[in-house]
Amino acid sequence: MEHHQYQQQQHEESNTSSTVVGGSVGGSKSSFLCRQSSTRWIPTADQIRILRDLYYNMGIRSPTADQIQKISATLRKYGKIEGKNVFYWFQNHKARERQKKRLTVDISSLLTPCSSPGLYGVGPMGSSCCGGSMLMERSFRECCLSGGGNGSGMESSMGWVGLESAATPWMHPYPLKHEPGALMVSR
Amino acid sequence: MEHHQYQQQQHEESNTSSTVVGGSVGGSKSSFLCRQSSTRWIPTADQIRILRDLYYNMGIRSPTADQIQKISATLRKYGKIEGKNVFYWFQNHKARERQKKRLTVDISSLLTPCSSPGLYGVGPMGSSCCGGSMLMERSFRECCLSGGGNGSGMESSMGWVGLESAATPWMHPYPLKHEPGALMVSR
DNA sequence: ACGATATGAATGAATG
DNA sequence: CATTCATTCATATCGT
Repeated sequence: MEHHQYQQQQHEESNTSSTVVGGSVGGSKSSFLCRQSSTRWIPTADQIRILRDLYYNMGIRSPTADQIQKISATLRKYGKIEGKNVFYWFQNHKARERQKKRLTVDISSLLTPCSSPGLYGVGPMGSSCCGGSMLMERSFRECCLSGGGNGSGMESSMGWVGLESAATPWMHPYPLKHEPGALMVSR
Repeated sequence: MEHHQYQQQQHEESNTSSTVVGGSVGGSKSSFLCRQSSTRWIPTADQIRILRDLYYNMGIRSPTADQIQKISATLRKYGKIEGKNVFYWFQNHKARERQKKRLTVDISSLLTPCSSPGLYGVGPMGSSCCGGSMLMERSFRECCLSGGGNGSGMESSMGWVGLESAATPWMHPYPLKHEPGALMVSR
Protein backbone atom coordinates (compact mmCIF):
# COMPACT_ATOMS: atom_id res chain seq x y z
CA MET A 1 0.00 0.00 0.00
CA GLU A 2 2.23 2.69 1.01
CA HIS A 3 5.07 2.54 -1.17
CA HIS A 4 7.07 5.48 -2.16
CA GLN A 5 7.07 7.77 0.68
CA TYR A 6 10.34 9.32 1.04
CA GLN A 7 11.57 12.31 -0.62
CA GLN A 8 10.38 15.13 1.43
CA GLN A 9 11.68 17.84 -0.73
CA GLN A 10 11.08 21.42 -0.93
CA HIS A 11 9.14 23.02 1.68
CA GLU A 12 7.80 25.72 -0.33
CA GLU A 13 10.32 28.39 -0.51
CA SER A 14 12.08 28.91 -3.60
CA ASN A 15 14.89 26.59 -3.96
CA THR A 16 14.62 27.17 -7.52
CA SER A 17 15.28 24.33 -9.73
CA SER A 18 15.68 21.22 -7.74
CA THR A 19 12.87 19.65 -9.53
CA VAL A 20 12.17 17.49 -6.71
CA VAL A 21 12.05 14.03 -7.80
CA GLY A 22 14.72 14.62 -10.21
CA GLY A 23 17.33 12.52 -8.59
CA SER A 24 15.73 9.21 -8.61
CA VAL A 25 17.59 6.22 -9.54
CA GLY A 26 19.76 5.54 -12.37
CA GLY A 27 21.64 8.65 -11.70
CA SER A 28 21.59 11.68 -13.87
CA LYS A 29 19.62 11.30 -16.99
CA SER A 30 16.53 11.39 -14.92
CA SER A 31 15.57 14.93 -14.42
CA PHE A 32 13.30 16.46 -16.83
CA LEU A 33 15.77 19.18 -17.20
CA CYS A 34 13.01 21.59 -16.69
CA ARG A 35 12.10 22.81 -13.35
CA GLN A 36 8.48 22.16 -13.39
CA SER A 37 8.71 21.30 -9.80
CA SER A 38 6.45 18.39 -9.87
CA THR A 39 2.95 19.09 -10.78
CA ARG A 40 1.33 17.28 -8.05
CA TRP A 41 1.45 17.44 -4.35
CA ILE A 42 3.73 14.96 -2.76
CA PRO A 43 2.75 14.49 0.82
CA THR A 44 5.48 14.25 3.35
CA ALA A 45 5.58 11.46 5.84
CA ASP A 46 4.36 13.72 8.57
CA GLN A 47 1.49 14.98 6.56
CA ILE A 48 0.38 11.49 5.80
CA ARG A 49 0.71 10.48 9.37
CA ILE A 50 -1.52 13.30 10.43
CA LEU A 51 -4.02 12.75 7.72
CA ARG A 52 -4.29 9.13 8.60
CA ASP A 53 -4.73 9.99 12.18
CA LEU A 54 -7.56 12.29 11.34
CA TYR A 55 -9.10 9.68 9.17
CA TYR A 56 -8.81 6.66 11.37
CA ASN A 57 -8.63 8.03 14.83
CA MET A 58 -10.77 11.04 14.49
CA GLY A 59 -13.17 9.47 12.13
CA ILE A 60 -12.99 12.25 9.66
CA ARG A 61 -14.00 11.12 6.26
CA SER A 62 -15.35 14.10 4.46
CA PRO A 63 -14.07 17.19 6.14
CA THR A 64 -16.00 20.35 5.66
CA ALA A 65 -14.48 23.33 4.02
CA ASP A 66 -13.62 24.75 7.38
CA GLN A 67 -11.96 21.62 8.53
CA ILE A 68 -10.04 21.38 5.35
CA GLN A 69 -8.71 24.81 5.84
CA LYS A 70 -7.66 24.12 9.32
CA ILE A 71 -6.10 20.85 8.43
CA SER A 72 -4.18 22.22 5.53
CA ALA A 73 -2.99 25.06 7.65
CA THR A 74 -1.66 22.62 10.14
CA LEU A 75 -0.09 20.39 7.59
CA ARG A 76 1.55 23.30 5.96
CA LYS A 77 4.03 23.27 8.76
CA TYR A 78 5.29 20.03 7.43
CA GLY A 79 5.49 20.90 3.84
CA LYS A 80 3.80 22.67 1.04
CA ILE A 81 0.17 21.89 0.77
CA GLU A 82 -3.05 23.41 -0.36
CA GLY A 83 -6.61 22.97 0.62
CA LYS A 84 -7.42 21.01 -2.44
CA ASN A 85 -4.77 18.51 -1.58
CA VAL A 86 -6.46 17.76 1.69
CA PHE A 87 -9.78 17.65 -0.01
CA TYR A 88 -8.61 15.19 -2.58
CA TRP A 89 -6.77 13.15 -0.06
CA PHE A 90 -9.87 12.47 1.92
CA GLN A 91 -11.95 11.95 -1.13
CA ASN A 92 -9.57 9.46 -2.55
CA HIS A 93 -8.84 7.73 0.65
CA LYS A 94 -12.45 7.16 1.33
CA ALA A 95 -13.24 6.18 -2.18
CA ARG A 96 -10.43 3.69 -2.41
CA GLU A 97 -11.25 2.19 0.89
CA ARG A 98 -14.76 1.70 -0.25
CA GLN A 99 -13.67 0.48 -3.59
CA LYS A 100 -11.44 -2.06 -2.06
CA LYS A 101 -14.14 -3.31 0.15
CA ARG A 102 -16.50 -3.44 -2.69
CA LEU A 103 -14.24 -5.61 -4.68
CA THR A 104 -13.66 -7.88 -1.78
CA VAL A 105 -17.27 -8.15 -0.91
CA ASP A 106 -18.18 -8.44 -4.46
CA ILE A 107 -16.60 -11.80 -4.63
CA SER A 108 -18.05 -13.08 -1.44
CA SER A 109 -21.49 -11.85 -2.26
CA LEU A 110 -21.47 -13.93 -5.34
CA LEU A 111 -21.30 -16.88 -3.09
CA THR A 112 -23.83 -15.64 -0.65
CA PRO A 113 -26.79 -14.42 -2.63
CA CYS A 114 -29.12 -13.57 0.15
CA SER A 115 -27.77 -10.98 2.38
CA SER A 116 -30.39 -9.81 4.73
CA PRO A 117 -30.37 -6.08 4.67
CA GLY A 118 -31.22 -5.40 8.20
CA LEU A 119 -30.25 -2.19 9.74
CA TYR A 120 -26.90 -0.99 8.99
CA GLY A 121 -25.09 0.79 11.67
CA VAL A 122 -25.69 4.19 10.46
CA GLY A 123 -23.06 5.81 12.45
CA PRO A 124 -20.73 8.15 10.70
CA MET A 125 -18.15 7.21 13.16
CA GLY A 126 -16.97 3.74 12.79
CA SER A 127 -14.45 3.46 10.14
CA SER A 128 -15.90 0.12 9.44
CA CYS A 129 -19.18 1.64 8.60
CA CYS A 130 -19.31 0.06 5.25
CA GLY A 131 -20.32 -3.25 6.46
CA GLY A 132 -22.28 -5.63 4.44
CA SER A 133 -22.20 -6.20 0.80
CA MET A 134 -22.57 -3.33 -1.42
CA LEU A 135 -22.34 -4.91 -4.69
CA MET A 136 -24.39 -2.28 -6.30
CA GLU A 137 -24.46 -2.87 -9.96
CA ARG A 138 -23.11 0.40 -10.86
CA SER A 139 -23.88 0.09 -14.45
CA PHE A 140 -27.53 -0.36 -14.16
CA ARG A 141 -28.37 3.19 -13.49
CA GLU A 142 -27.00 4.27 -16.73
CA CYS A 143 -28.43 1.64 -18.89
CA CYS A 144 -31.30 3.86 -19.65
CA LEU A 145 -29.36 6.45 -21.38
CA SER A 146 -31.18 7.55 -24.41
CA GLY A 147 -29.36 8.22 -27.55
CA GLY A 148 -29.46 11.84 -26.73
CA GLY A 149 -27.71 12.91 -29.79
CA ASN A 150 -28.13 11.02 -32.92
CA GLY A 151 -27.54 7.60 -33.98
CA SER A 152 -29.85 5.98 -31.61
CA GLY A 153 -32.74 6.39 -33.82
CA MET A 154 -34.47 8.89 -31.74
CA GLU A 155 -33.76 12.32 -32.85
CA SER A 156 -33.66 15.42 -30.90
CA SER A 157 -37.06 15.77 -29.59
CA MET A 158 -36.41 15.75 -25.97
CA GLY A 159 -39.53 17.10 -24.66
CA TRP A 160 -38.61 17.18 -21.13
CA VAL A 161 -39.83 20.64 -21.08
CA GLY A 162 -43.12 19.94 -19.66
CA LEU A 163 -43.11 22.63 -17.08
CA GLU A 164 -41.67 20.61 -14.41
CA SER A 165 -42.55 21.59 -10.97
CA ALA A 166 -39.25 22.56 -9.63
CA ALA A 167 -36.88 19.78 -9.93
CA THR A 168 -34.69 18.39 -12.52
CA PRO A 169 -36.74 16.97 -15.27
CA TRP A 170 -34.35 14.34 -16.32
CA MET A 171 -34.47 12.76 -13.02
CA HIS A 172 -37.94 11.46 -13.35
CA PRO A 173 -38.18 9.84 -16.72
CA TYR A 174 -36.50 6.68 -15.82
CA PRO A 175 -36.36 4.66 -12.73
CA LEU A 176 -32.90 5.22 -11.74
CA LYS A 177 -32.11 5.19 -8.20
CA HIS A 178 -30.03 2.84 -6.39
CA GLU A 179 -30.01 -0.80 -6.68
CA PRO A 180 -33.07 -2.32 -5.18
CA GLY A 181 -31.59 -5.41 -3.81
CA ALA A 182 -28.22 -4.23 -2.93
CA LEU A 183 -28.18 -2.44 0.27
CA MET A 184 -26.83 0.95 0.02
CA VAL A 185 -24.82 1.64 2.95
CA SER A 186 -25.31 4.74 4.81
CA ARG A 187 -22.55 7.12 4.92
CA MET B 1 -9.34 19.98 -16.68
CA GLU B 2 -7.15 19.91 -19.59
CA HIS B 3 -6.30 16.41 -19.56
CA HIS B 4 -7.85 13.40 -20.94
CA GLN B 5 -9.84 14.47 -23.79
CA TYR B 6 -9.48 11.99 -26.41
CA GLN B 7 -11.72 9.24 -27.27
CA GLN B 8 -14.46 11.00 -28.93
CA GLN B 9 -16.83 8.45 -30.07
CA GLN B 10 -19.68 10.34 -31.29
CA HIS B 11 -19.62 8.87 -34.72
CA GLU B 12 -23.21 8.79 -35.46
CA GLU B 13 -22.89 6.59 -38.35
CA SER B 14 -24.94 4.17 -36.48
CA ASN B 15 -22.36 1.72 -37.31
CA THR B 16 -23.37 -1.51 -35.96
CA SER B 17 -21.10 -3.35 -33.72
CA SER B 18 -19.62 -2.38 -30.54
CA THR B 19 -19.40 1.31 -30.50
CA VAL B 20 -18.39 2.86 -27.38
CA VAL B 21 -16.98 0.19 -25.24
CA GLY B 22 -15.50 2.57 -22.86
CA GLY B 23 -12.02 2.29 -21.73
CA SER B 24 -9.59 2.71 -24.41
CA VAL B 25 -7.78 5.69 -23.18
CA GLY B 26 -4.45 6.22 -24.54
CA GLY B 27 -1.72 4.24 -23.06
CA SER B 28 -2.96 1.75 -20.62
CA LYS B 29 -4.81 -0.94 -22.30
CA SER B 30 -6.45 -1.50 -19.03
CA SER B 31 -9.31 -3.27 -20.60
CA PHE B 32 -12.19 -3.94 -18.38
CA LEU B 33 -13.13 -6.92 -20.30
CA CYS B 34 -16.73 -6.10 -20.21
CA ARG B 35 -19.11 -3.63 -19.05
CA GLN B 36 -19.42 -0.90 -21.54
CA SER B 37 -19.68 1.39 -18.66
CA SER B 38 -18.43 4.67 -19.90
CA THR B 39 -21.96 5.64 -20.42
CA ARG B 40 -21.26 9.00 -19.20
CA TRP B 41 -20.94 11.92 -21.43
CA ILE B 42 -17.46 12.71 -22.54
CA PRO B 43 -17.37 16.24 -23.79
CA THR B 44 -15.45 16.94 -26.91
CA ALA B 45 -12.93 19.69 -27.04
CA ASP B 46 -15.30 21.82 -29.05
CA GLN B 47 -18.12 21.33 -26.66
CA ILE B 48 -15.97 22.36 -23.79
CA ARG B 49 -14.75 25.35 -25.63
CA ILE B 50 -18.26 26.49 -26.28
CA LEU B 51 -19.45 25.79 -22.81
CA ARG B 52 -16.64 27.76 -21.36
CA ASP B 53 -17.34 30.54 -23.69
CA LEU B 54 -20.91 30.65 -22.57
CA TYR B 55 -19.82 30.56 -19.01
CA TYR B 56 -17.10 33.11 -19.05
CA ASN B 57 -17.92 35.32 -21.91
CA MET B 58 -21.63 35.20 -21.88
CA GLY B 59 -21.89 35.05 -18.18
CA ILE B 60 -24.19 32.10 -18.21
CA ARG B 61 -24.07 30.21 -15.00
CA SER B 62 -27.36 28.64 -14.42
CA PRO B 63 -29.02 28.31 -17.76
CA THR B 64 -32.74 27.98 -17.87
CA ALA B 65 -34.41 25.00 -19.33
CA ASP B 66 -34.79 26.81 -22.59
CA GLN B 67 -31.21 27.83 -22.70
CA ILE B 68 -30.15 24.35 -21.90
CA GLN B 69 -32.15 23.10 -24.76
CA LYS B 70 -30.64 25.47 -27.18
CA ILE B 71 -27.19 24.94 -25.92
CA SER B 72 -27.38 21.23 -26.11
CA ALA B 73 -28.83 21.47 -29.56
CA THR B 74 -25.89 23.51 -30.62
CA LEU B 75 -23.38 21.31 -28.97
CA ARG B 76 -24.87 18.27 -30.50
CA LYS B 77 -23.21 19.26 -33.70
CA TYR B 78 -19.96 18.51 -32.05
CA GLY B 79 -20.83 15.28 -30.44
CA LYS B 80 -23.42 13.36 -28.61
CA ILE B 81 -24.93 15.24 -25.76
CA GLU B 82 -28.09 15.59 -23.80
CA GLY B 83 -29.71 18.38 -21.96
CA LYS B 84 -28.81 17.02 -18.63
CA ASN B 85 -25.19 17.04 -19.56
CA VAL B 86 -25.34 20.73 -20.13
CA PHE B 87 -27.24 21.19 -16.96
CA TYR B 88 -24.74 19.29 -14.93
CA TRP B 89 -21.85 20.94 -16.61
CA PHE B 90 -22.92 24.34 -15.52
CA GLN B 91 -23.82 23.16 -12.08
CA ASN B 92 -20.49 21.54 -11.58
CA HIS B 93 -18.49 24.26 -13.11
CA LYS B 94 -20.03 26.82 -10.92
CA ALA B 95 -19.89 24.72 -7.82
CA ARG B 96 -16.28 23.94 -8.32
CA GLU B 97 -15.34 27.44 -8.92
CA ARG B 98 -16.93 28.32 -5.65
CA GLN B 99 -15.48 25.39 -3.86
CA LYS B 100 -12.07 26.22 -5.07
CA LYS B 101 -12.37 29.56 -3.46
CA ARG B 102 -13.65 28.13 -0.29
CA LEU B 103 -10.84 25.70 0.11
CA THR B 104 -8.31 28.05 -1.17
CA VAL B 105 -8.64 30.67 1.36
CA ASP B 106 -5.16 30.64 2.24
CA ILE B 107 -2.95 32.91 3.97
CA SER B 108 -3.28 35.82 1.69
CA SER B 109 -6.34 37.01 3.48
CA LEU B 110 -4.77 36.44 6.80
CA LEU B 111 -1.74 38.43 5.98
CA THR B 112 -3.37 41.30 4.31
CA PRO B 113 -5.88 42.83 6.64
CA CYS B 114 -7.44 45.21 4.30
CA SER B 115 -6.04 46.02 1.02
CA SER B 116 -6.77 45.87 -2.58
CA PRO B 117 -9.56 48.40 -2.64
CA GLY B 118 -11.61 47.55 -5.55
CA LEU B 119 -10.70 44.65 -7.57
CA TYR B 120 -13.50 43.32 -9.46
CA GLY B 121 -13.68 46.05 -11.92
CA VAL B 122 -14.28 43.48 -14.44
CA GLY B 123 -17.58 41.99 -14.18
CA PRO B 124 -19.01 39.37 -16.34
CA MET B 125 -20.67 42.22 -17.99
CA GLY B 126 -21.50 40.15 -20.90
CA SER B 127 -24.81 38.56 -20.61
CA SER B 128 -26.29 41.52 -22.26
CA CYS B 129 -28.58 39.18 -23.87
CA CYS B 130 -27.01 35.98 -24.53
CA GLY B 131 -25.71 36.03 -27.94
CA GLY B 132 -28.40 34.89 -30.18
CA SER B 133 -31.96 34.38 -29.42
CA MET B 134 -31.84 33.23 -25.96
CA LEU B 135 -34.19 35.03 -23.83
CA MET B 136 -33.13 35.73 -20.43
CA GLU B 137 -35.92 34.29 -18.54
CA ARG B 138 -35.00 33.30 -15.11
CA SER B 139 -35.66 29.74 -14.54
CA PHE B 140 -38.54 28.60 -12.53
CA ARG B 141 -36.20 26.64 -10.43
CA GLU B 142 -34.34 29.64 -9.34
CA CYS B 143 -37.36 31.62 -8.54
CA CYS B 144 -39.42 29.06 -6.83
CA LEU B 145 -36.87 26.98 -5.16
CA SER B 146 -33.80 27.92 -3.35
CA GLY B 147 -33.58 31.52 -2.43
CA GLY B 148 -31.60 32.13 -5.47
CA GLY B 149 -32.85 35.62 -5.29
CA ASN B 150 -31.56 37.67 -8.07
CA GLY B 151 -34.28 37.39 -10.51
CA SER B 152 -33.29 40.57 -12.10
CA GLY B 153 -31.81 38.91 -15.01
CA MET B 154 -28.35 39.85 -14.15
CA GLU B 155 -25.89 37.36 -13.01
CA SER B 156 -24.46 37.57 -9.64
CA SER B 157 -21.46 39.72 -9.87
CA MET B 158 -18.62 37.67 -8.80
CA GLY B 159 -15.35 38.72 -9.97
CA TRP B 160 -13.63 36.03 -11.81
CA VAL B 161 -11.36 38.21 -13.65
CA GLY B 162 -10.15 36.98 -16.86
CA LEU B 163 -8.42 34.06 -15.38
CA GLU B 164 -10.39 31.42 -17.03
CA SER B 165 -9.82 28.72 -14.63
CA ALA B 166 -10.24 26.67 -17.63
CA ALA B 167 -7.08 24.93 -16.84
CA THR B 168 -6.65 23.89 -13.32
CA PRO B 169 -9.26 25.06 -10.95
CA TRP B 170 -7.44 25.58 -7.77
CA MET B 171 -4.08 26.15 -9.20
CA HIS B 172 -4.36 29.84 -8.79
CA PRO B 173 -5.10 31.08 -5.38
CA TYR B 174 -6.53 34.42 -5.03
CA PRO B 175 -7.64 36.67 -2.27
CA LEU B 176 -10.72 35.56 -0.62
CA LYS B 177 -12.01 36.47 2.71
CA HIS B 178 -12.91 33.88 5.18
CA GLU B 179 -13.10 34.00 8.85
CA PRO B 180 -10.42 31.99 10.49
CA GLY B 181 -12.58 29.55 12.26
CA ALA B 182 -11.06 28.44 15.44
CA LEU B 183 -13.09 25.44 15.99
CA MET B 184 -11.15 22.36 16.35
CA VAL B 185 -11.74 19.83 13.75
CA SER B 186 -14.47 17.85 15.19
CA ARG B 187 -17.23 15.77 14.04
C1' DA C 1 11.97 -2.06 -20.30
C1' DC C 2 7.40 -3.45 -18.84
C1' DG C 3 3.46 -4.26 -16.01
C1' DA C 4 1.20 -3.69 -11.71
C1' DT C 5 0.03 -0.82 -8.11
C1' DA C 6 -0.61 3.35 -5.37
C1' DT C 7 -2.28 7.65 -5.37
C1' DG C 8 -2.96 12.75 -6.73
C1' DA C 9 -6.19 15.17 -9.63
C1' DA C 10 -10.26 15.92 -12.37
C1' DT C 11 -14.94 15.71 -13.49
C1' DG C 12 -19.65 13.66 -14.79
C1' DA C 13 -23.59 12.46 -12.19
C1' DA C 14 -26.38 12.56 -8.16
C1' DT C 15 -28.28 13.57 -3.81
C1' DG C 16 -29.74 16.72 0.12
C1' DC D 1 -26.32 25.45 -4.09
C1' DA D 2 -23.24 22.30 -1.25
C1' DT D 3 -21.61 17.67 -0.87
C1' DT D 4 -20.75 13.23 -2.08
C1' DC D 5 -19.86 9.27 -5.10
C1' DA D 6 -17.96 6.78 -8.96
C1' DT D 7 -14.69 6.68 -12.62
C1' DT D 8 -11.12 7.77 -14.96
C1' DC D 9 -6.71 10.03 -16.05
C1' DA D 10 -1.83 10.86 -14.97
C1' DT D 11 2.36 9.67 -12.70
C1' DA D 12 5.65 7.82 -9.62
C1' DT D 13 7.72 3.85 -7.98
C1' DC D 14 8.66 -0.95 -7.53
C1' DG D 15 8.96 -5.75 -8.81
C1' DT D 16 10.54 -9.09 -12.00
